Amino acid sequence: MSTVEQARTPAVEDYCKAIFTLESRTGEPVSTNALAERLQITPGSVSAMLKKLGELGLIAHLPYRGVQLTDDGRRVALEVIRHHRLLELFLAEALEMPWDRVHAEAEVLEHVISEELEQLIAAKLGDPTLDPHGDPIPSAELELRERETLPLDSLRAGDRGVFVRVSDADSEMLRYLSGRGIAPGERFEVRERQPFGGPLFVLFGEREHALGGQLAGAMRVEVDDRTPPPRRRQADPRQADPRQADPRQ
Amino acid sequence: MSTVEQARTPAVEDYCKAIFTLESRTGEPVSTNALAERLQITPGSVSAMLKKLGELGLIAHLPYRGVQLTDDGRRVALEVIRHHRLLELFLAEALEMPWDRVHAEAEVLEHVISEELEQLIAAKLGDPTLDPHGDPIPSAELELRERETLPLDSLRAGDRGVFVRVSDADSEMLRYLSGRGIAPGERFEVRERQPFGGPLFVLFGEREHALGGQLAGAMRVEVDDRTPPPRRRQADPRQADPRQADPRQ
DNA sequence: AAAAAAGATTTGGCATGCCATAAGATAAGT
DNA sequence: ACTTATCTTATGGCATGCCAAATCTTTTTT
Repeated sequence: MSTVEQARTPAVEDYCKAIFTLESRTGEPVSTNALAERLQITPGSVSAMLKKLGELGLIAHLPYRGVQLTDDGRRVALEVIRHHRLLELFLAEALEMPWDRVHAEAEVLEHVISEELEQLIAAKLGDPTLDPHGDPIPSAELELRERETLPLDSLRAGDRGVFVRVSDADSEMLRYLSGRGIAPGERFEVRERQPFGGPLFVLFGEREHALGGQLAGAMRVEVDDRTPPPRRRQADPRQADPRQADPRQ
Repeated sequence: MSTVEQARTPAVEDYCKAIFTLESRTGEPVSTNALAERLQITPGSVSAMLKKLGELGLIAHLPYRGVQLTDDGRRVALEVIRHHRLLELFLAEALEMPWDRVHAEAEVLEHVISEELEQLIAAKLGDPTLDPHGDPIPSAELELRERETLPLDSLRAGDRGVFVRVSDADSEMLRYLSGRGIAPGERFEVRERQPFGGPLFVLFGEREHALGGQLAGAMRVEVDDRTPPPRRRQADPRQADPRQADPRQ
């Protein structure tokens, strides 16, 4: 509804997507600076663009206070995210494009594929619900199944899963993690856990990392089904922390 | 070579492609107006753009006399055409997108796929040489093998041959043809030809079709050697219309 | 708490790409 | 030469970005 359809430029879609992501990370309105940082453009440019998005009815903007998506804006974001994740999966599955490159390609394609192509891809893949990084794909009706994530430091030796995100958008941590080749979307296995709040030794790919302190608390992970592993062990009691998951692009 | 790489915007690519097509239709330099007509923009805008393309070294422009592609310009055109035709084939084969819609989708995608994706698609398809409309796909080294084709409406009763391709730009025609099961690559025989520019009656497989008007002009065919057919009959005098085949995007 | 400093945000001026329209320039045919 | 068709130039608009200056908000200092 509304007259938003005509102004769906790639830039507009990128803003909506970025706002959606940042918003659902914190639950708070998104600041101009945070957006600028994420989109890698200057705050001044963001400010100008926000004014336009406001006029288009995609966001509610309280000057100096941050922005929130309207329903229309959220719809735009989810459509683009659906495109993105379907494309990632398609490129990986149908064309065997290496994992680490599907993102960049999808980043461009997401803005230009037609509705029809989206549907053909979804059908080809059997209406999948997860992209190759394990992120959920919004349904055709734009419903997004949130993932239940746990802090890494709540796990124990033997647990496996997917590293989903770092909870508070702490760019220090993100830099630190990516500096050692750990990125959201990657699978891991907890090898060992030191007692008394010590670090966990976690296997990511080939390498084992010692992760502890705030870092291990901030890293959100999705754990594989806690069915008793081969070497028999107690089924775990129900886990706490039903906090919101954060969907990523 | 040269510093053209950075300015490869979609518009620039579209101009090169259009100039290439028009140039190889006539062999003559391409006029501003012809370009404007084809690209559906005003001559004034074309004129401005040509100046820029000239500065980029993609065309040689004699004001008031038309433009011709440089080697660099031709390379740009062929790369885009390769993208376009690979995409058309891929969409049709891998995703079963209907014939008449692959063109519009490829028209956008051709400008944004990476070199890597191009290669993956080509590999997936087994380095094909023809797109679903029967148009030749430039090789990775950008060599384009032209076929000598004639418009269907230049034939006469008794002629046989292969329906090679039809312009992919007119989805009306494509829908019509695929609706009656006529596709590039199929053999045919002209049964009868009505005088005064009337339709031709052409046998495709079991069925005879009446084809005339613009349709018969847009359908390009490769005619069997004009040796006297089995039931003896005069060998035909040399055919007129040595017109160039027209490669389209 | 008032003042000052620091940080975040917005504004204004400017650039680029690409298109449009309108007006002037050129070429070609008679 | 005069008309017509074609082409170019001039100017303007929209989208999107940049930078620098102005302004608002928050934090720190006194």
